[in-house]
Amino acid sequence: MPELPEITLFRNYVRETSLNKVIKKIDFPETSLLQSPAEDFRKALIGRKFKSAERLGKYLAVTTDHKKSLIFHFGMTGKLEYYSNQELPKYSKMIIWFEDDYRLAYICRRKLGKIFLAEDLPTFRKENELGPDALEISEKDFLKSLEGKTGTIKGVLMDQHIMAGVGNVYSDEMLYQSGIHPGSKTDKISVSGRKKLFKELKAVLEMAIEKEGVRKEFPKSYLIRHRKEGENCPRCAGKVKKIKVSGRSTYFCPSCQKEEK
DNA sequence: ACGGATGTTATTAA
DNA sequence: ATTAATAACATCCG
Repeated sequence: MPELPEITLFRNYVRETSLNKVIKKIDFPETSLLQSPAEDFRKALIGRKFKSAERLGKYLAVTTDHKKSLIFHFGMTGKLEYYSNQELPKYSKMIIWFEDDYRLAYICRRKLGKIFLAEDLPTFRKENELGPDALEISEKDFLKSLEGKTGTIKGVLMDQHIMAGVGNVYSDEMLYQSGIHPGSKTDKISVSGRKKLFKELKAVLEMAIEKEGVRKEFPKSYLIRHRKEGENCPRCAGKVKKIKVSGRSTYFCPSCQKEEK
């Protein structure tokens, strides 16, 4: 599920459930996603409390009162669950036990996620070569990041080094809302098109966060609700088409979104 | 039964 | 240096 809006919800979830409680134990039902030895996680976290949760692109950083951060990446199927009493959630990879016996589980069905231990966030951001966050980037920096790019606009939007947070589904949506064909070569898009795209980048992400990622509650004029080959375009008489762009399944409306070559 | 799925990364190639 | 295409990771769903 997770692109920037969903990670934002995970961040809020951690803030609501898991801050300021002493961590007493950590289980690792599976260690293959760990980017540091399990013992290092235990040493850094047990006996401490989480003080803050921040999102960096599609990563979620949870920082302790001793300044080290636990950082999750969710891959395609990762999620968090805070609970007590129930059984171990299926596909749990890491269970953090708090002093009151509530637990925070990191769950990842397809093992495409990663769990990091970081000294501090600026270093982590640098090591992972993350671009500016999609919700933070200014129009000026956004326009600058498109300069000199000859690849497809969709590929640029999804490149985490250029800008962090946007993935396959939401890039399609912001291009649809902007009337730009996803396969358009970036350098061929007009200045007004780029400015429109900047506005829709923010609008789409903010709307998705506001609706808490529940797609049925997204506006009917959104492509996300018609993300299927042959569906009716919600804005014109056209039909939604599926193609491949930058290696990913891409949905768009050929009559609303013309390619700029 | 097979293809595809919200992500990243390595490899290879142009 | 860019860009793109492909495969790989693992598992479920339609």
